[in-house]
Amino acid sequence: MAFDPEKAQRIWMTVQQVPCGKVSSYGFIADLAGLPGRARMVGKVMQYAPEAMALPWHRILKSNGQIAFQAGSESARLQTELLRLEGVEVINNRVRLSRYGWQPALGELLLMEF
DNA sequence: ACAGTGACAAGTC
DNA sequence: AGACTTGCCACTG
Repeated sequence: MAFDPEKAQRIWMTVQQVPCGKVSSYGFIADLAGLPGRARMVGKVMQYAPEAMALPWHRILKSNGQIAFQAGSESARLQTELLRLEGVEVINNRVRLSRYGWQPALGELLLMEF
């Protein structure tokens, strides 16, 4: 693996925190993982995520709520389906962050501190 | 070393 | 609501 395994670990762990029925963004995950401004790295690292980890990758969207994959692609179609199964409305390839965006409580943030 | 690309983001117009 | 620009950083040729 070419990437830094420690950073990847933090990113994956952070993604795991996103609860079912809620969504988050690449930039936000990067921030929580202690990598502000590195949204692109989040997407890169997600590609290498082990299948066994069962990462909720479908809960991660662009900062504007849109699905990151090319509209109409197989991945995008699967992502919208997974989201709808969790009760998240996906209209025209995007989600209303004002409604489904994940707002982690202070306690949750402190909990992942180690 | 260097330029192009990408599961991104924020600012400007 | 677009389109364009800059800032990011890892990866690839």
